[in-house]
Amino acid sequence: MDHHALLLLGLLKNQAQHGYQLNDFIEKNLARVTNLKKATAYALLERLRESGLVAVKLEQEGNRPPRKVYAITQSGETEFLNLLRTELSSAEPISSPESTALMFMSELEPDERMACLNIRLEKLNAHIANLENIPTHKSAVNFALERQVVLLKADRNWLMGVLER
Amino acid sequence: MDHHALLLLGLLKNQAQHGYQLNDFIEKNLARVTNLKKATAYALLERLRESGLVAVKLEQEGNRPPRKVYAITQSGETEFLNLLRTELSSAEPISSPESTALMFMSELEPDERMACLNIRLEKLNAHIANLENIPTHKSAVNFALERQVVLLKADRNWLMGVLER
DNA sequence: GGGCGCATGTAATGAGTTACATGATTGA
DNA sequence: TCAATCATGTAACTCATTACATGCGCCC
Repeated sequence: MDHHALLLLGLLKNQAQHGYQLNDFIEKNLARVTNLKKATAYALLERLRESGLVAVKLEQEGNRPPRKVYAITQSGETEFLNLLRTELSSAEPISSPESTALMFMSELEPDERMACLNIRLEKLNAHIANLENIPTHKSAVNFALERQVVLLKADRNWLMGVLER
Repeated sequence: MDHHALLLLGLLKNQAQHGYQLNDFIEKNLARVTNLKKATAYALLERLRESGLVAVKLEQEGNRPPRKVYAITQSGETEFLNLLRTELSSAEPISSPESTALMFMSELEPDERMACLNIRLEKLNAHIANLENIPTHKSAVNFALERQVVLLKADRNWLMGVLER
């Protein structure tokens, strides 16, 4: 949850926004860097408000659905920096889920195993190509994307090595 | 959850066991490859039983607490193979959580940013050293560990590159 | 007799997901 | 007029986590 809070606070720090706007931005620009879903974001915004990290103002244009415009508060800014520091300084062991399957690889017949791993390889390559096709982005997102590519490539190269054994 | 089920089914496929035994094995040998916790494992075993993927037999030695010995069923074996195939063939984009912070790096003062990233670097190195110190393991776990190391190193190298900018 | 190991869980809580609900406006 | 977009969410559900409960056996 922390990284989700960090994301919302970070976006709100640059500019006060309403939920739809945030979700829209995330979906269109950050889909590859986060997996925060809409319902989750709405709920989280509400929780952030309860904790006093953001403040809401209602806005209405004509007869359109009213907007809840969220702005970061003073304590929100502080919390943002704290979260940022801890997350930047942290290094969690990466991605157990995918690794679990690797432990049991040998339970499949060699040819089937190869087939699965080849599919995996294709997907990795597709992901990489996909990320590299994005025209270099606004600088902020770039680091995250860059890291993604680096990790995906390392994964792919390792996988290719495994396939040769 | 799928990878947790895969893990338990995989372990039970090799040998029928009771919950304590599974948890013990996981804690002692697989802590670095999975993050399945005890309470979760017990609950999951129960769910697997409800779905008919495993069967339970009660055992009692003397006056000691009775054991629920879980054995994989026929449909459990099938499900295991299905899960294994899908997970082996899958390639999810890696680890968004940590990447989120990277997007907002620039919100910190340069020296503080460097400090955080250096802490991160130390932790990565510690993780790597830790994994490499393990005497080469039973072959099954090895692939998972190997991949971990590869990814951690890629992450570290990338981070070192970033630190130079 | 006191603590550790064995062996099971439950309870409370919280985060996240998918699918659905609502209702107005705008553009083809 | 019909679909998409704007804008909010709720409901039902699943998974996971932490902390705690229970009670016997074994060894020092």
